[in-house]
Amino acid sequence: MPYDPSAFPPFAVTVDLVVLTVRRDALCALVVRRGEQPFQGRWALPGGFVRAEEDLTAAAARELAEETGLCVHDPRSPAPGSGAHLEQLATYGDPKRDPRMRVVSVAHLALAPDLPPPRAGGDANQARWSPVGSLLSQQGGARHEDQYGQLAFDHTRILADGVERARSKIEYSSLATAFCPPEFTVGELRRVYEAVWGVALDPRNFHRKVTGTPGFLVPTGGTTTRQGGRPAQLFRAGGATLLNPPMLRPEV
Amino acid sequence: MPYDPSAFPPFAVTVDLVVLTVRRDALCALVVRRGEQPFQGRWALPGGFVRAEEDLTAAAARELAEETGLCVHDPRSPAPGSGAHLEQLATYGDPKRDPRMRVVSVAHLALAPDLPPPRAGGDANQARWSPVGSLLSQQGGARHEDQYGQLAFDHTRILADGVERARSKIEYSSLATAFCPPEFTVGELRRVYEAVWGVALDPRNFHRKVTGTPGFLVPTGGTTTRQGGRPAQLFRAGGATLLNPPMLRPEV
DNA sequence: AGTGTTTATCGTCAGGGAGACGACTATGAT
DNA sequence: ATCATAGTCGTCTCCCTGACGATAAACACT
Repeated sequence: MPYDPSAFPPFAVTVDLVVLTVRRDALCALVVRRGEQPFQGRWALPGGFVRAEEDLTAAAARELAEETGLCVHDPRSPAPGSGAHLEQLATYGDPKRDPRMRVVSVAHLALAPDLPPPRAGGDANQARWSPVGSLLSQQGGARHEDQYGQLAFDHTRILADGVERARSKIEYSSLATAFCPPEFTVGELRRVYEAVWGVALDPRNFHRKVTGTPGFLVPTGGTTTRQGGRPAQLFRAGGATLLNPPMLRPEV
Repeated sequence: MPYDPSAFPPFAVTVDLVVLTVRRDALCALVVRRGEQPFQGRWALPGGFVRAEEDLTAAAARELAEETGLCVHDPRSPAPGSGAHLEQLATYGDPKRDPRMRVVSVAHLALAPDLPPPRAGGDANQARWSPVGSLLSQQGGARHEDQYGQLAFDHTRILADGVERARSKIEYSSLATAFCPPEFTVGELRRVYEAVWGVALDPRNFHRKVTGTPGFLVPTGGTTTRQGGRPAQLFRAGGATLLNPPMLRPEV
């Protein structure tokens, strides 16, 4: 059945990525330097157009692989490799968000373990990890020598939404393990929570909570001293994806 | 600055609405009968194209008003009127989800108090409230005289996502009050939770929880016996939007 | 070798919230 | 008058959490 294409206005659809990791005890996001107008030279979230026959999730996974080399964790398999967690975040479609044309951006959130410095890919001529604290506290205008002001477009808002999603989701799910290497210690997992939430947690109570929740962590039998101090047990993420009762985020 | 429109494929962008209410102790969704191909005669979620210069949220609010006459609650004012809660749900963009063309649908979730039977609006020739249980349990094909099989497009999936969002969100927010009239009793609020979750809650513990959470409920001074039995205090929703600690949903 | 530092792990204790449930109250219906 | 219905207040116990003491096992010094 034919359909009148003039019955609806055409849109461009993109995916933008909020890729988060924990580096040196700080929550960091992947940003790329824009090589073209508008916002040329400014930092932005990685992203790109969705292709004509491509699913939204597939487009996000493709962009993620182009920018970081990461594959996406298949939720159905306990893939131990260097996979990342990927989920849809929200969609941003203000008519004026891109001065060139009407663009609707389907933002996705990706959580990755600490990675080597990113390689530039796609149309970005530069890419790096930046602490979300400095990205979100930009009041406008460059304030440090190494900064380039606020993110392009509405990406500050998108990043803030992604960070908030990550902060709340590790409360009641096992998602924090997505920031960890395949095998990790309780202390390393605790430092993830501390970096994402920006608070200090009691090591003893944290240990009791995570080891006492059935299915959350499974011991691999090995130990490590890579954090110094007494050897710590190594764990892998267990099958449980929901944390009940949740991990409680301390007040402010 | 000119931009090459051939650099990206054109998409149609729509908003679809999951409008939920509680009627006769059952969680119900608004569905409309399709008047044209494809899926002519089947039930579907209300929705429509986003206009050329229209924000996504504005488009959703416009569709909601067209289908139900409801205005959207402004989160900044404790509007006592017949407002509804509206929030973005998720975006669905499978290349094959609409056989006519490439359509990306930004689904929104609306929660409304019980309403008179809906009036038909827009291009829908019929509209009604259906219990979500029967809408989601359709295995394909009509099973009751009054049913018309599964929802059109991927709307069953969208509805399921919306219901799940509502179920989890009333745990930790005051959103359940969006299902209630401006003034309501503790028992009426409890029946909302029971309908949305499909469980029975202890009236005494529920009463202690909601009245003991500061800022959740504010007494209006009036009482009512519209539910029978002893007169019950009337409340309005308080300023608190987050419920901490959350209301606990009983196991299964 | 000994001492200090760091991190991991186990234990104890008090307080708060939730589930289970008894008791009482105030309406309308029969 | 009696009953059914719904609302409201209390009590008791259990479990989880937060606070924090104590011990264990590594490494870095001297």
